[in-house]
Amino acid sequence: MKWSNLENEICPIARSLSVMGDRWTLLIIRDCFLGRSRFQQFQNSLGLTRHILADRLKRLVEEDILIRHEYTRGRYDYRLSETGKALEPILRELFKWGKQHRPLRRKVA
Amino acid sequence: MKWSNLENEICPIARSLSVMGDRWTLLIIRDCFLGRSRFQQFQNSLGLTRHILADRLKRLVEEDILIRHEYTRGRYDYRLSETGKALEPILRELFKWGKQHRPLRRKVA
DNA sequence: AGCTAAAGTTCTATTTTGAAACTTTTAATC
DNA sequence: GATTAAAAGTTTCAAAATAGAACTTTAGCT
Repeated sequence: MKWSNLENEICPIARSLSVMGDRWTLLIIRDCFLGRSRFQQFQNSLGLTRHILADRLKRLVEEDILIRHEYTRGRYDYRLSETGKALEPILRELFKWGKQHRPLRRKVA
Repeated sequence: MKWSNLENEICPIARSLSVMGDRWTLLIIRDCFLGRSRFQQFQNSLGLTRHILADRLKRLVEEDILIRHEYTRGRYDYRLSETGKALEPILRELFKWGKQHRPLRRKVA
């Protein structure tokens, strides 16, 4: 099965993951919650390629999770919609689990 | 940047996603919560290729999220560890969001 | 001994992702 | 007013991940 067309699965978890079950989408959304909104900011923060970033932003707008907004003539940034803001509890639980079960091990010397 | 080595990020969300930020892992874990534990069960349920399934199960065992368990001589199945069970709230929130914001639209004739 | 079922492996083709250079538009500077 | 810089993308090509299907191995059943 292709990962696509999970969007029509009966299970709501599968439908959620059809939107954000890839390697970057949730990190982009996290950045939005941290106040980032511009292409460059995402790129600097995440270090993913412009190629993929552009693709993910487009999808997120199509999915009505981000809203493309002209912050100055001809330049656009991306802001969370209400649907996007509703993702906060998911990020909160990912945060909790990571903090508790994947503690950051500092490099020793 | 490669998606790998997210595991050493300062942000706990990134560290969580370094484990489960791919296309199938969370669905496999969902299946575990639904009582599935065997290779065939996952494969039938999810329809992903055996190749990838084997790889993901191996990783989940290495990550101590699943435990490989010999259910009969020479046959192994996979069960949630405590760390794995701690993922439940994440799935719960994914469920809620999907149910509310990605309603299942039935095909009209 | 031969058959079936289950858990994987291996192989090749296709799709997705990564890296880096290029384009376009707007504003700022000389 | 031409020149430069900054930001948001595109394009191109190489590398890596995923899909699909056939193959292997082990154990139990007849």
